[in-house]
Amino acid sequence: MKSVSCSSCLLKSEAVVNLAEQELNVLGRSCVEAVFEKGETIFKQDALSSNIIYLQTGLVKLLVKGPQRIQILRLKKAPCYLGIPTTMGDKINHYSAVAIERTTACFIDINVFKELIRVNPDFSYEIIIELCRNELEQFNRCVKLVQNQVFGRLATHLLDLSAHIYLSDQFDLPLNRSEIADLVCSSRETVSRLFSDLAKEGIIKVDGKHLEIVDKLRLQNISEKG
Amino acid sequence: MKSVSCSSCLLKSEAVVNLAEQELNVLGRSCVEAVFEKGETIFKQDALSSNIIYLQTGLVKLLVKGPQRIQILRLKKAPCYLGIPTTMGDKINHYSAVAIERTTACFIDINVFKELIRVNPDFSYEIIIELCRNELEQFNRCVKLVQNQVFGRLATHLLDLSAHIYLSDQFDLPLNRSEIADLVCSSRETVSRLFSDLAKEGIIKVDGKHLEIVDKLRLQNISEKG
DNA sequence: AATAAAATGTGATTTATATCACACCTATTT
DNA sequence: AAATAGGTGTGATATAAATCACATTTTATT
Repeated sequence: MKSVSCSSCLLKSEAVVNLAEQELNVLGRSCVEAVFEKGETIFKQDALSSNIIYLQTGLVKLLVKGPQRIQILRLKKAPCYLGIPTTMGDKINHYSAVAIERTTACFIDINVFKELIRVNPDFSYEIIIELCRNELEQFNRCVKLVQNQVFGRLATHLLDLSAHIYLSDQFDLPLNRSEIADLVCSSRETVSRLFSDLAKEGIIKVDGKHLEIVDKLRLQNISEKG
Repeated sequence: MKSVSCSSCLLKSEAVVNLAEQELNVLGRSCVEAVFEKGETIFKQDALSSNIIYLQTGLVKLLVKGPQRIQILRLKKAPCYLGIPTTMGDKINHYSAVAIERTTACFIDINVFKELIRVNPDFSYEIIIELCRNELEQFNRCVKLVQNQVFGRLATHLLDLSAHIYLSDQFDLPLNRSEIADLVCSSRETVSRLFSDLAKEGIIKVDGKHLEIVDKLRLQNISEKG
């Protein structure tokens, strides 16, 4: 971990674009950078939450230990903030964040973050907008989860990976079948079966972790119709 | 609808306690009060969103038309804000708000709301905290929804009505069986059966809309264990 | 008060999907 | 190269809860 100059990295963040030189220096002095390898935990459910994290590069899963099983709430791709709700909303983390590929992250002390909100209205405005969008997305996810069956949910997540994470029709899945089950809220076996079915139908090609979306239109149809 | 003095009502809101006299006057001039009877829509999914609503009194359900059915996202009890995510997060409402008892509400123009955020850091801080708590609550709801079976979800919602809405072990249900099904994401028939079962077990007493929680401990147990 | 309409309770049936069970395959370790 | 462990595919079975079906009750309307 090392202290960093935030003007060189955080300036890429929309929310930080309006911070003055002096504010950035304050941020820089209280900011430490860290690297996480695949599988490493960035912060942990039930631990005290005292930092906001700015993801510079990489991919992260947010997960909760529910009463029955682990559930992946969502994936977060850099650049973005991590842990604003869980750090600002309570003293204790309500979920964990785990890197699913090599990730670099900046830890911002919560008091510094709060001070930034206080002194910079444009910054706090951006944060508010992001929180609002997150809530709308979360509502959407919840509705899909309840009203679509596993087939549709899996299709939705594959399209999401393709369109928003890898920006390609082909990519290597960052999760194993069991984790994909946690993501679509199903069982490992069911996910396995559905992959086979989708492949048999010629909608996708799967070879281990490698996935190719062949018939995007039909996959979109499955995603919408359930 | 009439123009109102916000210092007499909004001051009750934690988030507004720090607004200056002048800011309150700005708010007052652009603020209109309205009364909604049970069943009336306050704002509608897919309509343009241009107001933040401050609920002064009453009870409201937020609902989405999903692909298969209607789903009640959550209940909101006055005093609280309504529609911040859907108004700030997008131009179009992602859900509807419907009064489920007589409700009075103040409509605040979005530009006035944005201006308040800009000029008053304490106000925007309060809003950020509320949004963060909402997101954590929403994650919780989602996890329960997926991992508990209907029995547990129904128990959770009954306890929630008792503890957070009516502050009593006895109350009149503000929703019919079909709406309760929308809330716990189940079917009317299943809710009906579960009410009967809970009553047979002596955990609750039901008479039409009137509900009494008799054995709170067992109900809590059902709520947690699924 | 009579009638229509809506809401509710409960049995029978169906269905999506979890769970169980086991074979196979791929890595890593020895 | 052998051995162990984790990951994966797929059939058989079990189950929670949806759906269908209809009787009954409650509420609204004429």
